[in-house]
Amino acid sequence: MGRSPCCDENGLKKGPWTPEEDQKLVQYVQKHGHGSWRALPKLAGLNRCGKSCRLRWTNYLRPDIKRGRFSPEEEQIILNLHSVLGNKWSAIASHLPGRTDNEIKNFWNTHLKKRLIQMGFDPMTHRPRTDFFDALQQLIALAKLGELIGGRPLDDNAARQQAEAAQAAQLQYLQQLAAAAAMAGSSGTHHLSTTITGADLEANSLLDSQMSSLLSIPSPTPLQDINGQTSDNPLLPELEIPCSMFDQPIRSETNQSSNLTGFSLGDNSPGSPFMSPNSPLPPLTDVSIGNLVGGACSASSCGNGGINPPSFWPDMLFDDPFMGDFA
DNA sequence: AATCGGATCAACCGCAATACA
DNA sequence: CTGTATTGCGGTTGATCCGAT
Repeated sequence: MGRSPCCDENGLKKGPWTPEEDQKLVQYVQKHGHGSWRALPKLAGLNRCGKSCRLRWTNYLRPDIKRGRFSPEEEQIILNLHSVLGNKWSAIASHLPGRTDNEIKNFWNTHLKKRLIQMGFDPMTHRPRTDFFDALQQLIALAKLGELIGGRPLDDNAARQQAEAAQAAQLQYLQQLAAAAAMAGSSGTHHLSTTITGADLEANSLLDSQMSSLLSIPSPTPLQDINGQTSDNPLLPELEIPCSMFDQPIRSETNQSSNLTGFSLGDNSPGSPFMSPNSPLPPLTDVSIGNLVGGACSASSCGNGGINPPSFWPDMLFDDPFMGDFA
């Protein structure tokens, strides 16, 4: 297999394209098409390599390029497809008319990936992160922060807000740990002490000890639960994991390369990655992220205390850094 | 006003797949 | 069948922007 010559050779220009270069490229392609990218630069009067021209055309100058922000629907599709296809950007792009693989890749790396990480999900597997020690270290740091702030007078508004933020963060980490552990175990409602079964006994005991110390931290201010009621210890009831996160089948590794052929934008048939999260039917039959937070079961059948998964999935992901309706 | 640091995104690099002689 | 040319793809880089200090 040969390698295409590097652009550096023969003093070919690199870097950002000028409007004049763009114009030359557009005019040439519109007139002659792009039969051979290698020959094109010379014919078009461009001091660029063919590779650079092709990239410029496909990622920027093509007439059917859709520019601007990604819509929530597009974001949803990217998330769903990525959970099935992984970093197959061109495959993902082929399902989003007008979007390039480069654009989607950038959007993923700068926005969606960060959001998933922030929520405690592994951006590659779309499952809750199971790196317990990392989470544990942050948990301990937060616990210390909580203790520090908790001791300060509450008439200090800033301190109060910080304490609430720390408390919410503690809650989030506990939920993530519990969720991750429950995912690794069986289905249903779990208490945290069952989490790391079979994984690491040391981690388990460490976690339990940290749990104990965390739960003993006095709450600076009562938090409201999901029904709007205040709780003396808001952490405890929230450790119950809603069934919507576990009752649906999780995508097996063998489904990683699901063939998407046959699905098209707006396809709401079972299995389609384009299925709306608000659909009354299970939105993503083989997509783990949809199962985790998309809410395949209704609020009434979940028995989760009123959480309504079908509607909170996009909100939770895009708006609320502290697990949305859970906190 | 100057500086800094994070976010964004266009563009490049290198590898792999495919086409073709 | 083999070697070369070309194209496609995913990872990474670096210039630029912008808000915070």
